[in-house]
Amino acid sequence: MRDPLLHYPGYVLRRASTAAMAELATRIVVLGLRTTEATILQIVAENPGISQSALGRMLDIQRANMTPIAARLEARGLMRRLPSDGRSLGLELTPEGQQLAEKAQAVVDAFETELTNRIPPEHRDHLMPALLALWPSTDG
Amino acid sequence: MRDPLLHYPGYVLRRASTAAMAELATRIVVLGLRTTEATILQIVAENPGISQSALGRMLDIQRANMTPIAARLEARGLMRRLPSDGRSLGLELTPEGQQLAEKAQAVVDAFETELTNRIPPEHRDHLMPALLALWPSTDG
DNA sequence: TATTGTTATACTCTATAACTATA
DNA sequence: TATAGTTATAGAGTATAACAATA
Repeated sequence: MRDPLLHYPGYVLRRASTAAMAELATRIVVLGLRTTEATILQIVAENPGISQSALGRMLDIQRANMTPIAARLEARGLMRRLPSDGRSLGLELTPEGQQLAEKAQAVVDAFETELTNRIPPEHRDHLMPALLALWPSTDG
Repeated sequence: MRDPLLHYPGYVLRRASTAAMAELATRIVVLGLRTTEATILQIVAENPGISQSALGRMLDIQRANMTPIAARLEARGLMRRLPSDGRSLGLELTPEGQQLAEKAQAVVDAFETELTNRIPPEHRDHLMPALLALWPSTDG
């Protein structure tokens, strides 16, 4: 059975990404969160007051798709959406959101450390700069 | 605006993967193909007679989701599904499928070369082994 | 005029269960 | 018993268009 795609970096990139995300998802779902939600909690924790659209821009999630996600986190009592600008909503975590964000942070940290350790030492430090070169939107 | 995720290899892996796949998709759609379809054409070209489920196993696509994809390629006259085993369907490309597979191959080759060239030379050769270490299903 | 948030909608991808027929 | 293919279905994720309110 020949796999002609095994030598394509783009293909292997996708497979590695899918596998990693699936694994993280199973670890984060025990906290009642999806990976995207965990990501949002982390970013809002670090950037209290950030607007929904600014958050969406960071994560490449469009305004229209951001709305139900943010509304769900608010409905669960994890996040508040406070009118800041008149048209903008500033996001901040509730105490419960802060607590959950910290738990998610611990899970993600552990996972990322494991991921890194799976890479043979001689290649380890090269992964991040290589990936960043393939991710165009790293101007911010 | 602080992005606390920028130092997570898993996160950057996902962003790089998404960006690369989106770019490839725009190049391959002009052939009337999705990336997965192009992938299938390439694999069937290299492995004529491969069964639907074996193909699905290679690509991590479940049997149930493989059915409509293969049926669509057959309906477009790109692929044939021949009963081989009694319960299995052996896949092979039609001449038109072969032709399109070659065009797709050229697009993918060019894209993958460009991808590789975007990586700074000192990191370039490390990407593939690092990614393979993160992709568990590389036993075949 | 441009931006923010919202609603509605559609399409893709993925996951599961249940069924048949074959090995 | 296990495998191959199918059907139906549901859940995510993503994309676009249109609208009201505000800058």
